[in-house]
Amino acid sequence: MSDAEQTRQKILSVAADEIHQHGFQATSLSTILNRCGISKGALYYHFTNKLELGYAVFEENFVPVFLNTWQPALSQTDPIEGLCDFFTTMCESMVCSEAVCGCPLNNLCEEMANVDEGFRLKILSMQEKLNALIVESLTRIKGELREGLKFSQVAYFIVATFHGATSLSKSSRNKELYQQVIVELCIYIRALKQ
Amino acid sequence: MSDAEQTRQKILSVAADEIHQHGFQATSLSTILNRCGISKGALYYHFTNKLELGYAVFEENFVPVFLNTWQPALSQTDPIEGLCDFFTTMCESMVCSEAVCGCPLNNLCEEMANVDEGFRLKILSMQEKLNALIVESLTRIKGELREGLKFSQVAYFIVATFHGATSLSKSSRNKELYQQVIVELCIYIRALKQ
DNA sequence: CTTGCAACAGACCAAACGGTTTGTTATTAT
DNA sequence: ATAATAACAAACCGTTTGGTCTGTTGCAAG
Repeated sequence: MSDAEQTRQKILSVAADEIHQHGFQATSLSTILNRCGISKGALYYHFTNKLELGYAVFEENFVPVFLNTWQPALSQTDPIEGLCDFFTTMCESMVCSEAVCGCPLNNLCEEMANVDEGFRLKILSMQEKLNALIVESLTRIKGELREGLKFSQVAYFIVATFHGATSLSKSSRNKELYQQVIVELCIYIRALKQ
Repeated sequence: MSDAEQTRQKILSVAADEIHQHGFQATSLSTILNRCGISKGALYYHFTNKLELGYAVFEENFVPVFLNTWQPALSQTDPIEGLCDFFTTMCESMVCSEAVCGCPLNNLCEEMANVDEGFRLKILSMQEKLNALIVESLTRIKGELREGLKFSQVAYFIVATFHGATSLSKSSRNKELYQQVIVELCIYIRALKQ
């Protein structure tokens, strides 16, 4: 990897962390520069402005991480148990500082969907992609599931609940409420069967 | 109501709207002043600083509105149907611009819980109060409900899902996804019975 | 040896921010 | 009538923001 590309990746990674922790608008370019140990000239060589940097972080960091996080769970032979394991494991492995920061995608959705159309469309696209993944995995085992289920509706329900769960840990500053919601969510998901 | 109190209420109401629409940090005092048609001196006569204004908006606007919104639904003879009606009615009566702004409490939770401890505690207190209300109403009809239910867990699950539902309408800019999640949530809530 | 460009460094800028201070008017109590 | 104070208006301050601009370094080609 060239020096330039290395600098670019460093910026992206630090910016991703700052945006995850403090949101996009509250993220200061100066902070990014300080943490990277570079100058403002370097940043503006690689990105035209703050917004484009934000888009790049979304596309090149958040999206791949997001997919790599959900994909394996949904690819299991039994996606129902895959999802439950996924939620539970995530809850257990999560340290408190991570829990408090929430999901990067949901954070951006809350903050930027009403502020910038570009962000909104990227977020929506990602949410629809996730929904499609869940629908696909449910369809794959539809023989084992209850009849009359609307898969897309169920998928959005699961995602919405997961989102709400992460939000609860922000105000309580621990994983307890998050875990409770997840336990209840797993009960709901497992009840989709037969 | 005295002139001063009128001014104070006007500030609170406009600030509440601005915070609801753009979040606390992105809310500019100048915008509030312009919309109120007053000067910065007037604002600083009534509130010591921006943060205290934010707290006042929370305590004197968001909390009462929040309680007045949820309370009636939970006080119904049948809180299960009360909740379902509440969610459905809210969805139907909501115009798109409101849907896109989300719930003021949840918005503040997402934005400020990690930023200011004062906000965090107020938000947490409100969430716990809502949870207690739901638990209370469920306990009231526990004879009609399934056995083995953990009421607090169920309550947090409901609130979390509701929150996630509102978030979905932010990225999609319509009520469709919100409505889907609500429909599924009502199915879940009604399944708590017998 | 030098020309040229990529890859930065860092000074600088206008605007907006939250906040303070000072000055003015309206109301009320004495 | 006078004094006091509530209720504002508006100028002002220091800081921070995203963003620009000019300058400098290192390397690679000719």
